[in-house]
Amino acid sequence: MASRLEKELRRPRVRRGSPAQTRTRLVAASARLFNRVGYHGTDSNQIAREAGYSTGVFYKHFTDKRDIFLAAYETWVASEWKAVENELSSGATREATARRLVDLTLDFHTRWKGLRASLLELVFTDAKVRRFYRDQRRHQLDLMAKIRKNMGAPSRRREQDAIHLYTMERVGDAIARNELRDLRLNREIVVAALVKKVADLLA
Amino acid sequence: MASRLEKELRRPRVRRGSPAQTRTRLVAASARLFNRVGYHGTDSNQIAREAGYSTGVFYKHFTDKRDIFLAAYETWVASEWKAVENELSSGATREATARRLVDLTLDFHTRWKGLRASLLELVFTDAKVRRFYRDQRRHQLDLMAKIRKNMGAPSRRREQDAIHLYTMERVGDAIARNELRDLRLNREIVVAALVKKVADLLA
Amino acid sequence: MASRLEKELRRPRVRRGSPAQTRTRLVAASARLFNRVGYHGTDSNQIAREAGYSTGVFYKHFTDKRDIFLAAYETWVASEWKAVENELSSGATREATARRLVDLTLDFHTRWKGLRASLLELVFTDAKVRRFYRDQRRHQLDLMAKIRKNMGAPSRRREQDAIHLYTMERVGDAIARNELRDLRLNREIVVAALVKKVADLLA
Amino acid sequence: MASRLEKELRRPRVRRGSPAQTRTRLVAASARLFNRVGYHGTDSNQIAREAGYSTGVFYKHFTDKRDIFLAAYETWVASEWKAVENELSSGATREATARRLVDLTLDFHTRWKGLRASLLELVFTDAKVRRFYRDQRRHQLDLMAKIRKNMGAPSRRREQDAIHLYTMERVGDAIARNELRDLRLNREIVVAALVKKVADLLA
DNA sequence: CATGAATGAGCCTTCATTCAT
DNA sequence: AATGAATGAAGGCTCATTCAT
Repeated sequence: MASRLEKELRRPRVRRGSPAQTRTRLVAASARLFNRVGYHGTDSNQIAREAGYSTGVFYKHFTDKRDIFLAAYETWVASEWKAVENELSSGATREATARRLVDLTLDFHTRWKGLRASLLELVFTDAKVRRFYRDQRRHQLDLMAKIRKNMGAPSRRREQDAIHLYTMERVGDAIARNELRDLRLNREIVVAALVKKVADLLA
Repeated sequence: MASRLEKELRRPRVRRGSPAQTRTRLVAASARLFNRVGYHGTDSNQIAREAGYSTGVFYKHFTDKRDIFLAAYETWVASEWKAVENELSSGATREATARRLVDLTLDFHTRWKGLRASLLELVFTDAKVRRFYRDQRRHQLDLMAKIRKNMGAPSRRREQDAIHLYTMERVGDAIARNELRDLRLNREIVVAALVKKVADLLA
Repeated sequence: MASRLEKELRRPRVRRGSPAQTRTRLVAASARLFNRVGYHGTDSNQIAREAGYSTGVFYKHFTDKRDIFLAAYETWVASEWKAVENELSSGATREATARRLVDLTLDFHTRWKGLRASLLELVFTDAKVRRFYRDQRRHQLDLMAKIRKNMGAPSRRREQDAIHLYTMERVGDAIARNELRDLRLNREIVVAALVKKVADLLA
Repeated sequence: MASRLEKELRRPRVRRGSPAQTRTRLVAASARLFNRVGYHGTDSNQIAREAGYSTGVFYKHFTDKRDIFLAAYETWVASEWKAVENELSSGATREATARRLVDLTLDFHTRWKGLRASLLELVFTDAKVRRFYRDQRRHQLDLMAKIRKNMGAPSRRREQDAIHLYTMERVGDAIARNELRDLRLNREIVVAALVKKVADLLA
């Protein structure tokens, strides 16, 4: 029957550094927590503690929970973009690139499935998150057009690209959440189909 | 110690009825609220109030919010199944049926976009919701196989069907949430693509 | 995850009879419940149900929970008095009578230990219960004086009698609650001491 | 959205201090309230308020009401032990010591009669409180044996000691609750009888 | 800057009590 | 007289947020 206080005192603190470091640590901690227990399952005191700071620090860097969520989302997305760009500039064959892009997508969806689940609800609930999310998608579509151009592939309707992205996204989530396994579907077959879709796009 | 005036202003106790009616009203009210403000945006007191009852009734019929959410989800899904089955037994042409099925899907996704947004997060957060959701999907896959059989179409891999469903679902959400409009994409083109996909499935 | 409603519907109802019977059944049911889970652990709906009636009946017979508690207490005490009087008019020897009186006391304390526990708190909390309790004690002291007179024993100070009663009561509770066993004390020795005290009183 | 005025009227946040101080204040406040209105007559919000804090603090220090009750009981009992030990080591005559011990007991029972009333019910209702209570009694019995040994008095059966303690306790409660006065009994006579009992014990 | 004790609005839940049928 | 659905005040508890140190 340990009191709240006792529980809180247990975890030791580590810290110190520039404000930027503090902020970075907070964002990383929040991403971890959101991803593990969801947006509504995380509280701001926890975030600070998980980052190795005390309660108050949180509000020195963020106005509220939504704010840090957005920051975490931004960080996550930026790292995904970077990985995708690295891959595209690697000069591999179309097949290999398609395979790598699918792998990257699945990897991200798996790693951040909790954050994604929260995101999907927040996009509905919160206008600011919605705007952010939409801008994100726009960049994605722009990038796809650019990629195709760079690879000398014929241009396509943006609508087709959108459907493609939605499919990738939803199937990526399904795989990340083990939905396929639960439905006794063969993951390899699904992944192969995705790779084929991507390769066709680059053709 | 409410004054006489206060007592008279109180909603009169008219709403008498069977427990089943009450339960139904509560479920309907919760569906409306979840859909409007999301799962985390409502509470059991509001739900009772929205249904025209006082606080206490809620717990006479449900153990908690999750419980009524599942009931609302179940009701929603059941009505969707029914609509789909009605459509399929209508004996229309393949093209017309495909069109109607897409319309139905979009209609449901639009009508219940809030409930769906909450669902997506709860599927991550809550094991019971997850189970329910998965069973749902299984039924969908079974139904698809059956439909194709009835229509004399060649059987396909279940994996292909799953990808199809995921695409329909995600694009349906996108349309329901006005994502296409925000991205300045042409809705008609996207819908036409979906109809074609469904028609191909029935071929 | 059975809802409240389901739980309540489970238990079938039995009833009908004169108002007096209804009242008696309610009192008996409340005594059972108070004794089992304490005053604060019992709710009025439960009492009616335990008696085989519906919720509303309760307030047709009693103004509130305190009211029925007093009725239950009264009934219990009346039956105890009756048993004591029966014993005293049996014409047994002093030793045998003492033994029987102690047995009676222990029996009552054991049978009603839950009701007694609640009583002790209510005597503090509730003025009406307190008054009832005090009157009770007065009767006890009067009876003791009368008994001694009937048995030709010398009269004693009422203060001595009071101390005696308090001792009997507290030790009776201790035995009823298994405190002696928990303290690894020998119950027989304690009971013998009580018998001796009573016998001395009758001498 | 509290107005400026409301904010200014709010109790200023002065009460800063160590968690230990806060805890101590909460325990003291709860003891006061339990004693005044009984365990079931208070709630955690009131306790915090009485201690000069807001709602939330309570749960930072205690898991629930039972938890703080136990803490209050513990504190009370500890102070009683200390007083008794002080008295015993004072080297007064047997008569004087007996008198002082009875005074102490009556004083404690009077000061804490509300807490005691709640305790008696909780001992029935709550297993943890029961355990605590029993351990308490064991210590009492051990102490009595030790005292007698120290004073060179002949050893007695633990059962006799238990009966003695029960008598002291119950009569102490009766005096604290003014039961004697209500029964028109002479308090002095009763107290004298208790003193005699204690003195006999030390002989 | 960081700390962490304190705040209090607000949701969750129960239960004594009422009243239309 | 009995029924039982409905009521709503009152606690229980959490957590985003503030602020004195």
